[in-house]
Amino acid sequence: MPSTASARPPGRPRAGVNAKVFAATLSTVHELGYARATVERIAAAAGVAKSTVYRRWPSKGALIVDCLLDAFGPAPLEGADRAEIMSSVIHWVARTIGEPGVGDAFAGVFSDAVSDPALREILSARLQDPYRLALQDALGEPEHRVLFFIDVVVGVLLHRMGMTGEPMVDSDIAALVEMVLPHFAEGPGPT
Amino acid sequence: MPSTASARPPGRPRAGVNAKVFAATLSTVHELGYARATVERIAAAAGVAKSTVYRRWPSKGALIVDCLLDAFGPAPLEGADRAEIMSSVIHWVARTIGEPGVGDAFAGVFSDAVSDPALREILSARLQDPYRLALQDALGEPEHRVLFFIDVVVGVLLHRMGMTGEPMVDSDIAALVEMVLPHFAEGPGPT
DNA sequence: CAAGTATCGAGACTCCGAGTATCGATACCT
DNA sequence: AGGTATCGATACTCGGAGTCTCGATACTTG
Repeated sequence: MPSTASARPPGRPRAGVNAKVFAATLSTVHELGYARATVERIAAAAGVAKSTVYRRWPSKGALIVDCLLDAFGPAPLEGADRAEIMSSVIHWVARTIGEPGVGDAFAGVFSDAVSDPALREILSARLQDPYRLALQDALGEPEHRVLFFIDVVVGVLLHRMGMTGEPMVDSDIAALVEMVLPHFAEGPGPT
Repeated sequence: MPSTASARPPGRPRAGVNAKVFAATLSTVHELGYARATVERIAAAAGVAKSTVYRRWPSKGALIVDCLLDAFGPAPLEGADRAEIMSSVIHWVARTIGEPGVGDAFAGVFSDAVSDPALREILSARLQDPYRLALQDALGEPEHRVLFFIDVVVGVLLHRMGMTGEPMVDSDIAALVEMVLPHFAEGPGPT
């Protein structure tokens, strides 16, 4: 088994349920949209019972967040300079959001978080904070600048996805890079 | 409760229902959040019956869109040059989204639209298109560039609102203006 | 003033999804 | 083989979106 099996209590172990549920979540969201992707349908697509899903995640939102975390994986932070890092991060986020189901799931859970403080906390702590901290370290930028960077990149991509139902095209992603990089260039930038 | 019989427009039984419902929508969303702001609660806050709301708007999403349209009003497009127009538009959107209830309502209906093509059509046609056309005319930019501008401005502001629950602070709005304006400056810009 | 009419208010109703609870079945570890 | 925790199935509560009916009301017109 390639995964690190830490302390495993006796009893029936967890078969590869999480991976199956993640895949089923994305495909169901992709086929039916976020609202019609009910937990019951996701569970059925994964071949597990709804109660199994709720045993592993406290809410639909938490499931989606973990699913997104799995879909994004580690951020690509290896670059020659800050511009290269930022560019590769933007392309990575755009590419991942463009994968089937990811954009819908992201926009959906993001909207749910608007009126659900508990979900907002999950979203912020489990999804945004790890990438934010890694970016602060890689770019040497203060927290508020990195938060602004994330607002710009993710906000633009999600708005396009939400308004049109389609991921952003390459030419607009290029425009996004060309707009963002000068603003974050080193030197006499704004505080 | 006292039946406040104030100004009555001509026609059959038409009271100033729309305005009362719009105000009740924003205050209810502001107090309870988007998800808890049910149509029943909004109607109660407006002093009307739920059936009255559904007689005037086909869905909760359509009500929110009309409410946002009322909250934003006409775009401020009178400026000396393109930079001034874009700057005033950005500040106007930021200021309006920062008004109580508007940001929550916007982010909420936006998220609903992700998985509801009919609502997405309403949102795009009734809210985005009029402003987009006015901006194309005022800025002399092609459609895809104005759509990108809207994606940037609205996407960033909504992402901040959704992630933090608070509107964007003035210093970050200033940073947004400083990032966007050079990209749309006239001259040897990208196609 | 009276009649006509369209909207309003109240509330019951259906539909559906989130999340909970129960219990027998099962698959893994020791 | 046996112990044990998870799994599957299923029934359940709760709440909101949207529909429908009907009596009440308020406005317009003769």
